[in-house]
Amino acid sequence: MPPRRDDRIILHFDYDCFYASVFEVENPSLKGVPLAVQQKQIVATCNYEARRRGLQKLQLVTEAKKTCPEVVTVLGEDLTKFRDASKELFQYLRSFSWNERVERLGLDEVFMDVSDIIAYNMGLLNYNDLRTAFFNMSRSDPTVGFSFDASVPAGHTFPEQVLPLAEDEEQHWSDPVFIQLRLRLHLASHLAQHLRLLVEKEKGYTSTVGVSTSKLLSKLAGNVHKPSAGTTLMPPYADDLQDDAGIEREKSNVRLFLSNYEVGLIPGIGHKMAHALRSFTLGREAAQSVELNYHKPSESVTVSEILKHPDANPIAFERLLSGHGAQRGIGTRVWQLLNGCDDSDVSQARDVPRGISIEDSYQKLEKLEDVHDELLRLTCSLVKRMRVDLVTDIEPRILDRVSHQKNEPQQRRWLARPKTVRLSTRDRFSSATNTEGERSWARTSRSCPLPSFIFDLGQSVPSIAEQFVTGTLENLFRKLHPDRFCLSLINVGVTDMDNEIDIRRGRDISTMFKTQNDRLSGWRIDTEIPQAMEKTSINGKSMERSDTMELYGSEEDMRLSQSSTKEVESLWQDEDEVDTLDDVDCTLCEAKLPAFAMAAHLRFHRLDS
DNA sequence: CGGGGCAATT
DNA sequence: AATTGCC
Ligand SMILES: Nc1ccn([C@H]2C[C@H](O)[C@@H](COP(=O)(O)OP(=O)(O)OP(=O)(O)O)O2)c(=O)n1
Ligand SMILES: [Mn+2]
Repeated sequence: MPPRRDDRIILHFDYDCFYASVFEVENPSLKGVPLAVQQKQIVATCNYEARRRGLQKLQLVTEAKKTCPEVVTVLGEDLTKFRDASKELFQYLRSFSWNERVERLGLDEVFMDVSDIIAYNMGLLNYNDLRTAFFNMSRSDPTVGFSFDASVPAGHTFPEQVLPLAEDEEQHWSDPVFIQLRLRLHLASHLAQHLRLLVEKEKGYTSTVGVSTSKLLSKLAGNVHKPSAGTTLMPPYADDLQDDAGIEREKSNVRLFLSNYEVGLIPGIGHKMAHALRSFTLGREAAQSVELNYHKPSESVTVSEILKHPDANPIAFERLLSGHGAQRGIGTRVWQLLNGCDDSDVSQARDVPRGISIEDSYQKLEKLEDVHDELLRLTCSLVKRMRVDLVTDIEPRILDRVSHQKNEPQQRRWLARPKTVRLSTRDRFSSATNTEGERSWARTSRSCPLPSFIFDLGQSVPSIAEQFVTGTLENLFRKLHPDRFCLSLINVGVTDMDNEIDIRRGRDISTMFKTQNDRLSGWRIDTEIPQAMEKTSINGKSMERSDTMELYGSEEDMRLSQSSTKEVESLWQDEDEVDTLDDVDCTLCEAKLPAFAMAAHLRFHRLDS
């Protein structure tokens, strides 16, 4: 049995019917009516009023209208609005984090590792008066927070029945592990509820929140009660619980929770692996659902049914699942997931995405001329998005001085430079692999280095796009389709983001890594705080500060120690103040110039086209 | 005739 | 370059 480590507390937020909610926030009169967000011929999502009337997510529009003729449909093919709303909500939630371990999954889900906040508040908890507790959301300002009843969790729980802590005292207070985990989950459920209601009140979005000790369990817990609610997975989490006399006690709620889950609903187990696991369990090929709505397999197999199989073990899973692009160690990973174990970290927020791509789909695209036009369209929006997402408006000081001298308009600067461009297409009649009747979904792609004129901020978007299409993309396209083609999809993307900071000269890269690692080890210490504080709080002592926190001179130092690359960059600029004579890099080419020459150099670029 | 887009892995 | 996974 894989070991559990339940020392973390993780919240999972999932905004309700996200795309639909964006439209409702924008236009509240849509709130009462059944609303479907349409992308081409599919209902990407629909609001809960529509679901009440039988609509489903990812349904064909024709079916949806059959089910509910009154449905109002809005077009959601342009994701800009959703991306913007997603960013805003993400930034809002992130502002409550102390450790920056806040991870976005897709546009509408956010994981938050709040172990440190919970540990801090465990330390402040008065065990003799759980019912009138105060939750501190700031370490520096003790008035920021909310009152709550720590003897019960907020919102829903799994299982549903929970006695207030004070009332089953004799049964549980003697078990420090149990009581400590339970109290932490109580606190976390109140924090989750508080944040969920704040997001609703301040931003207008309802969401579902799950509370547990891993990404896996918090996400699944949230699913139990769906629109606008919170659910906490209650302890005990460990199984084979025995007391000193060796008498078995309650069964693990994790196991109780997972055992009847359909395997395909476990995040991390997609269609392919779910099918393999079903077939493995049944001893034969599991029935395949060729439905559009492949959420429900025509033959469902639960977690407990799989684990009952005599050959269910990590080695067998590895053999079963490895091969098709799955990672090594997938057998162990899946085995752990099915047993409710997930030690994956909530990653720190990236300030910049790893890649950006734009795509569109078509009934058919056969003429080279049309392809050119579409490439141009896609490239224009790609370049625009790059300029929004990858360019900082905040002037680095060193350039600021230059533009000041020359009375230049505000300079903008690339936060990151993708190194590669990739063109992918989907051809309807691709020669490959199609058993008759089935469509080909196979994409093919070609990539090459991204030319640097893409980064020229002085040139207009359409002019860059035209240059890019004729000079780069059409070459890639000829590689993909030397002769006839009939495309149903084109995707243009840039990848291999290189943080601008990484390619800044002067200092060498190893120096930079060292700097970053120093900062990283800063918050690695931070992650140990919960442990240290838990121990002391079990003993009934209340601490104002953990010893490890003394490593930081102040809250401000703390923030710096977890700094994003943006902040790192600003640190460097401070250093640059000292040795002003260092050359700086041109943002448009590889040139290295004295700072005072940069403005003229940039004008040279503008004339360059 | 099922959309648009991200990340990890090999 | 292709697969798989996630939303
Ligand atoms: N295969 C998918 C899955 C999701 N989405 C989009 C539409 C959703 O609005 C958004 C979030 O996905 P969810 O699965 O969380 O669905 P919703 O938020 O719409 O609904 P729910 O209330 O069930 O969370 O991502 C999509 O376009 N295609
Ligand atoms: Mn959602």
